[in-house]
Amino acid sequence: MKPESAWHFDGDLKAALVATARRIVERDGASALSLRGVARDTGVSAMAPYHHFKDRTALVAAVAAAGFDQLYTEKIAALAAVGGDPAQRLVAGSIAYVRFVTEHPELYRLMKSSELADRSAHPVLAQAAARPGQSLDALLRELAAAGRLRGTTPQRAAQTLWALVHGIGTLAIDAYLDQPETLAAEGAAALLAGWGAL
Amino acid sequence: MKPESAWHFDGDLKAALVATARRIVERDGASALSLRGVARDTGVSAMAPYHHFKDRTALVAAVAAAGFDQLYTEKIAALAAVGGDPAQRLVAGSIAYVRFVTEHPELYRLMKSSELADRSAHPVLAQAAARPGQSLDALLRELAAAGRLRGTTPQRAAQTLWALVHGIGTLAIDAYLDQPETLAAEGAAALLAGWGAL
DNA sequence: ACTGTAAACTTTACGTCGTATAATTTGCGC
DNA sequence: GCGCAAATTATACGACGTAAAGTTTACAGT
Repeated sequence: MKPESAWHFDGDLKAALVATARRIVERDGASALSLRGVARDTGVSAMAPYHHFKDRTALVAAVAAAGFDQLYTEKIAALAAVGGDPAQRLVAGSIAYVRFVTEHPELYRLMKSSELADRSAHPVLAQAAARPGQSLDALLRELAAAGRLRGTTPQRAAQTLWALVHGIGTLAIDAYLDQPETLAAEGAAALLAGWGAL
Repeated sequence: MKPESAWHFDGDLKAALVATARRIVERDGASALSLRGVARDTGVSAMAPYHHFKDRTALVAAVAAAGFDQLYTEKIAALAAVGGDPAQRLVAGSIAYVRFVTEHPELYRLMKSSELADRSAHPVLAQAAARPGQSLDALLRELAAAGRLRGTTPQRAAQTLWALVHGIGTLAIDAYLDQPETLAAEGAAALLAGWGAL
């Protein structure tokens, strides 16, 4: 007979719970996510998740961290697919960001959920959430070094661009916008033009 | 003795419930808002609110509508305090928008809450929520008519500006930004510059 | 091989929530 | 006065988060 544990779910209940949770979130939204429901769908007792997640929020944080990882990966892929000009790369990154949001609306909502506001309580999440912004910073420093950023700083420009794509994404989720990706491309270009980078 | 009803709460239980709900939201966040809690704090039975609100979401929608009304009022006041140049007014409106968000973070979160996504179910809310955007549209049409909007349309420019201030506001709520109002002013100016309006 | 211990998991229990349903109370037109 | 409709309360149910305690299993030390 198999030497493996009889209680270790597939050897990794924690990962299975996160996967189930993500499926529920993407299908029915974050408000439909309950610890008991996740446990039920994973085929385990209602209290089992508490051995891997201190409370409901910890599970939410794990799902969110996975989302940030995927967002980062997709953003990097989009940057790699475009030429070396920083401004061009910034536009491509903006499109990729908005695309991720519109393709995973409920997941993104959860990633920015207010119950995760206390990021110090979830170090793994904090790290995963910071990564997407770092590539932004690097590109804007590059622009500034080339003398193509007038009237602002790389830090402030990065925050502005981030706010723009975040705003477009969240408004698009709620169906306030049409063609959000085009809007992101044009908006990023307009900002860059305003800063003299185009 | 007073001829007034003995059960009509101050003659207007509905308004009292909304006021209580708003107080709870601004103090403890939307997640702390429960129908039972509102009823308790208003000094009425747990089921009383159901005679004025079909369900919890209807109460949330009423609070949100009040928030949009206030946002609109404050935005109009800010526009009135500045000169007649449309671009200047757009910057002032952007600052006022972000200021409202940072001054009422939990209220704004509730106003954009996903449970209100079905705006067709709450006509009053839909109308209140649309008003702030209308002044934006008018100003951008004014700019376009003066030939000061290149490379975009008034509609798309309005959506972009809205997304920017919405993004700055929501990121500021979660403490991702410093000096959000300055960021809004500079960001709006950069966009307008990119469109050739400055 | 036996046993103690710690971790994984289950059972049970409590209080809160939203809300459906059924009384009950009150104001008002007749 | 009386009856009806609206306002409010009472009661009940299932789902939730989570605390506490019990049970099962793996494994290290002997």
